[in-house]
Amino acid sequence: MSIRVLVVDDQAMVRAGFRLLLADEPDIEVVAEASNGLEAVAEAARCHPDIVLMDIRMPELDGLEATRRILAADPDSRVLILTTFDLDEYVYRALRAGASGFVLKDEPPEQLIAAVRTVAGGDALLSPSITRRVIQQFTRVHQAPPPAVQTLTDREMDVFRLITRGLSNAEIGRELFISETTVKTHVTRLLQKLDLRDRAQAIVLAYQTGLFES
Amino acid sequence: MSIRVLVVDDQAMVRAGFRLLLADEPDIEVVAEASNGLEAVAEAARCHPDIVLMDIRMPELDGLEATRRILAADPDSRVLILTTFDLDEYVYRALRAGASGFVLKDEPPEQLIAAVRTVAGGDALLSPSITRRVIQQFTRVHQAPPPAVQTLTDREMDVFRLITRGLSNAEIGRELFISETTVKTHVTRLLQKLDLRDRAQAIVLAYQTGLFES
DNA sequence: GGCCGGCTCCGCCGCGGGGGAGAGGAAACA
DNA sequence: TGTTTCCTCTCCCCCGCGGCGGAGCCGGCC
Repeated sequence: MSIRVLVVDDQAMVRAGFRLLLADEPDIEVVAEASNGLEAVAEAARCHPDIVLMDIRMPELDGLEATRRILAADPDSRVLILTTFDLDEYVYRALRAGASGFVLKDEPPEQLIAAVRTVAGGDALLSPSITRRVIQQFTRVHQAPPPAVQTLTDREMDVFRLITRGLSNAEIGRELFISETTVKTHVTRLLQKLDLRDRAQAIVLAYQTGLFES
Repeated sequence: MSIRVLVVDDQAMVRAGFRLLLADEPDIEVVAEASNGLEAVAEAARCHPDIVLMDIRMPELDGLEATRRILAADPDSRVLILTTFDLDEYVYRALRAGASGFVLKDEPPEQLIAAVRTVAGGDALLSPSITRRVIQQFTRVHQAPPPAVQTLTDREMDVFRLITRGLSNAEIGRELFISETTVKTHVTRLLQKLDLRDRAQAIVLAYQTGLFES
């Protein structure tokens, strides 16, 4: 069973290039092409490809919105963004749109082919230069974890977690089946342990250090 | 000028395997080995390798702490984590420690060699299966941006930004050279525009959508 | 000219949040 | 046995915060 691919790009030359590039691979088959986002959505609905190779900058409908629509109609599809530009904003929006990967067109051909197989296998993949910046972004936000957090008791951690959801003390009490005054006690103690002034700073700390994200 | 590599692993067989694997590559040279974190730090200080291939689970000092110390002493080094386990917790801690990549040992050999070259070139790289989860993590946190944010005025955005730093109204006033009552006006208006109850929820929203991160 | 939106400031009020002190019970530990 | 730690709950006080109405100023627009 070969990997069925839909190639989406507004330049016919680029589409022909991919066809040629993928033609030598016995396990990969280009089943359709599209020259803009609207065509891409229609073709995807018609032939249900395993992988969509998607450009971003296109007339009619850009690749990001097309990605959203294709995945909304068929969540099992995988979209691999393949573009010339490695702007951060594109990357983040593409990942939010549900893309499984983001590869630059100037990667060597064997990398592109490997990317198709990787994504078809259910994994994801970013170009190395993009990976670097995503990691930078990640580490800039997720700084050193505050040591004092380790001193919090289980219950204080429960309360802390709900604080970072934006809940009030009363709501936290209902959530944990304890009285509001007890919640306030836990809040007070965790604030002084972490040397924070109020719950707002606690929320900031939690997100800055990525406390409850993994 | 070849890429000078330090191989760190507590199993001699694994080190020998990497030596053998990299021996065929003319542009890569294994200049030293270490069998635990302490040795790794010492060897890195002695021979200043371009790349450190680092295992995580090791006696004496684990690979994460060793990574921190090596990079603290020599920020130009690149550390490529090479491990058998793909636990999320390891990945995040490794990236925080400053690693430039995270590759699983069961990747095909040519991928490992390519990873060394990629990292030596200044880019970063994660195994596809790990990339998939990092992206999941990323998109789970960075959801759709709230449309109502666009309706905020410049001044309200200023106040919003400082709220997400954990500042009180009085502090925001001093920061922006306006009175606290004016700050309160802006806060009230932005809360009702975003349909939020209090500043805590505003902070949560900002971080969930990555408003002030890029 | 009049109108409107944005920014600035004021007062008042009520509530929730944070600081402080205290106390009882349960479990773990010496 | 007593001690410690944690969780639970109470009461008091105060202040920061958010909701309300009101107002003046400015710049742009019709």
